[in-house]
Amino acid sequence: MINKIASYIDKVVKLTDEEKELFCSCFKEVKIKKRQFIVQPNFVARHRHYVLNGAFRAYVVAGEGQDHTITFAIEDWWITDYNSYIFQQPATMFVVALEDSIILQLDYEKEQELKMQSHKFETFFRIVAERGLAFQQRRIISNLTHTAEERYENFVSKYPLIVKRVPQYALASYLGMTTEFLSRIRNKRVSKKS
Amino acid sequence: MINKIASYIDKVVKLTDEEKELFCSCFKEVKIKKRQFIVQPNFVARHRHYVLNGAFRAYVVAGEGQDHTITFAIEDWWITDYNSYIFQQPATMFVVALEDSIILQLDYEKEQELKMQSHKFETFFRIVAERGLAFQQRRIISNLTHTAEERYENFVSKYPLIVKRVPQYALASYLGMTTEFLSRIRNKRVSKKS
DNA sequence: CAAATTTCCTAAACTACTTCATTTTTAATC
DNA sequence: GATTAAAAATGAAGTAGTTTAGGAAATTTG
Repeated sequence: MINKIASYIDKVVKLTDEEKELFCSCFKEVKIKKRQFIVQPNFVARHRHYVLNGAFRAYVVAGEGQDHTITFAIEDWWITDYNSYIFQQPATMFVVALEDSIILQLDYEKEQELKMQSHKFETFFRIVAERGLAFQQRRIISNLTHTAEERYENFVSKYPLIVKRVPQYALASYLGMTTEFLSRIRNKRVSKKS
Repeated sequence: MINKIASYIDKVVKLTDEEKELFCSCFKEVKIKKRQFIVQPNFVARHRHYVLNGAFRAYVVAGEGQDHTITFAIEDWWITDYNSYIFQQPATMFVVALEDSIILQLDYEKEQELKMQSHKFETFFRIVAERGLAFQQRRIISNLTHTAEERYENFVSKYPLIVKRVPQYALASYLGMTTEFLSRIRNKRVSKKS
């Protein structure tokens, strides 16, 4: 169902049928197995990935080998290493499938062509970038102003679907705490409830 | 010198002389006194501000009245509450002048017109948003992977000019630590050196 | 379905960072 | 240029979150 991407873009900018077709034709549908990587450090991220089906996790590995989750992506989200993709420089992140997944890949050159060909496509990618910017701003604010427990509670109420699908250690490292501490928070919560 | 903005945009997308003139004509030069606010919570951020001269600080005030610096801006940087500006919703941040400053304001409606009028302007704002996104991504990574001391050292080496111009408590809250702790880090550093 | 591997839990010791309270230094204001 | 206010430094005590280590569940794989 590569046409799902058409209905997605159509929510952002109105396209004619020909434009939709052109847009969709630039994407390649790819199946990704659980634990398979779609971005790796030192390689340039050549694609922006739209998740049709499945779940992904982007993370960096710091000095002592602990990894830190930068972002998740499930259905209808985009994922890649943006610092790598935008500037076409070597990536610092891993992006790995958490489940068997299906994605639509848009490669860098094709994206540039789309943006040059049509003002509307340019607008689309501008809006996508702005929303990403706003999202990250909110995350930075949340990290600065909330405790570990509050960050967890906020995340659960905003993204209950993601919480159910990602492993605890990945969520903990996204929220900026250890998996042990998150485990404690969760169990405290359960005992409070009962 | 409203024309400084023209040379700035010209570095990003090449414009004709007429386009430059059109672009510049949308900006309004405004003088801002130290401690004056250009964005305040509950009001919609109606402008995007380009700093010609001076320094600003954007911050949020959390529950207990401590404030958390979201970003700084000095010469050639943009600043506003993006969540408010992009979606034209009430702001959650303060943006205040740290020095007597001169800014170029672009208001929301004019920006929309510019983007509609010309593909090039659309491209310009797309690139600005993408760079902002990449910048914030790097900050999130830094906050997740580094200790307070490392964050400070990194900041000093990347933005030595900003360090000299902003008060310590503001920098501390940007880096996610207390002003007392930053004070200790700094003094430890001095005694190490001697 | 049994073995192997990955994920999660528990608990005690530890530490990076905070809080609070006081003093010193620097900057703003009349 | 003296007075007041704001910012930075310092010390002592407290705490949110980490580390380490061992074992219990749960998932994956053959």
